[in-house]
Amino acid sequence: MTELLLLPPVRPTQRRMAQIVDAAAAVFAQKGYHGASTQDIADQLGMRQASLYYYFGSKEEALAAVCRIGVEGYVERARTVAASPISARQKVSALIRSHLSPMHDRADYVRVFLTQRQFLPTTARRRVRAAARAYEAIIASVIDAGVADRSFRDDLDSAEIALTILGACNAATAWPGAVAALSVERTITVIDAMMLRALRRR
Amino acid sequence: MTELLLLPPVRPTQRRMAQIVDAAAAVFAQKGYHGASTQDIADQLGMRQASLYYYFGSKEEALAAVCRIGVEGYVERARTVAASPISARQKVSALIRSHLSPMHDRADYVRVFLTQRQFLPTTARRRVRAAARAYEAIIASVIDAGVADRSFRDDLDSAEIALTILGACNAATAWPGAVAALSVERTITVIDAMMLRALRRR
DNA sequence: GCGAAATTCTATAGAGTTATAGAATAATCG
DNA sequence: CGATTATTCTATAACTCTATAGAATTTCGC
Repeated sequence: MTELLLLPPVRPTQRRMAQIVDAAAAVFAQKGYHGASTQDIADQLGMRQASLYYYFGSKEEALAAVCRIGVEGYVERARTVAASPISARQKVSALIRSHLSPMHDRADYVRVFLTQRQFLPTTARRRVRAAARAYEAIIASVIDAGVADRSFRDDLDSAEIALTILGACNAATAWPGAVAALSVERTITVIDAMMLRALRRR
Repeated sequence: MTELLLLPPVRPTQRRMAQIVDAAAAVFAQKGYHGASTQDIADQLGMRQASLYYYFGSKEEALAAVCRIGVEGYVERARTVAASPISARQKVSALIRSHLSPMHDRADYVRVFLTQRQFLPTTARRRVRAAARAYEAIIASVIDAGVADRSFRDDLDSAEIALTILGACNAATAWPGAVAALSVERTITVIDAMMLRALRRR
């Protein structure tokens, strides 16, 4: 029981930190990393620009925090899907859903990750790139398995197919109104329907 | 004959201007509009920062010039394709090719247009958005025609299909090495193959 | 309530950026 | 060649931005 007192579910500090990162995500999503000033973030929170530095050592750190949340879980979920005992077709559907679902509640984070990660400091950027490659490889492996069991066409490169599916999904994150939960479901439906058919043998 | 003397094919000023805009396109593509300084552009050209203002009244004007080149021709080419006497399937192929071809020789311009146009001043941004809507509408109309003549599936919204195809194409502009002419041809082949099948009736 | 810790504030240093003014140089044309 | 025009340069004003220092205030356990 002591643990509950030593580690309450959500400490005030963490909650405030979450609000700060939330504001940073919103501002970075709207104006881009370089187009946004720390003043913009402070305005969103109703606090002074310098006070932000109680939470972050630098603006870059704030970007890193937003990107970390924006990307977390993707590789793990993709691995889980790839390892699950379902058909290749069902895996592709699950991957598309898993990729687009975070748009429900983390749209700004995901958008910032997708469009601003290039401005992360070098080491973070390299780590991110490695994760992206791994993610694409997992998807390509699912395609390969579907080709092997004759579920999918075999006339295209699986890596390029993976990039095309991801590209269509990522582009959808910029669609107007893609934030609303219903729109996300609709987006998943459309992309799923198109991509599954795109993969069919003729 | 006098016209040839009054309007020589390429005046020196225009050639230099083209070099300046070229440098701006390269720098904006690399660092983003807000992440790039006029000093960066000048460095690329081996000239002084202030000298750029002989060609542009402001940094925003340079962005507008780059975006103008990045977007020019798209709507016209799409209209031409839509109006040509070929099948709906062939029109989709032609639209994909027409959309991705500029990556051969204008990759930086296209990339800047796609990712930085949000930073254009208000009026230019509105004009651009209207053009984008018109472009999407042309593509949707080609899809609709294909649905009407039973070439394409009819269970999805044509506007959403159009956005998905465009999204896949635009995402491909960021693929590594998409600049090289051969890669562009390859990209066109893959996306064309996938989208045509995605549109099939089952 | 009181003392300690957490949080926010004021003020500002210091660096970088856009844009202007006017001088200097290079190109062009009769 | 000499004058006119085109182009680039130096120098700098004015502004914005990040980040730090230290004081003031709020929160919280006891």
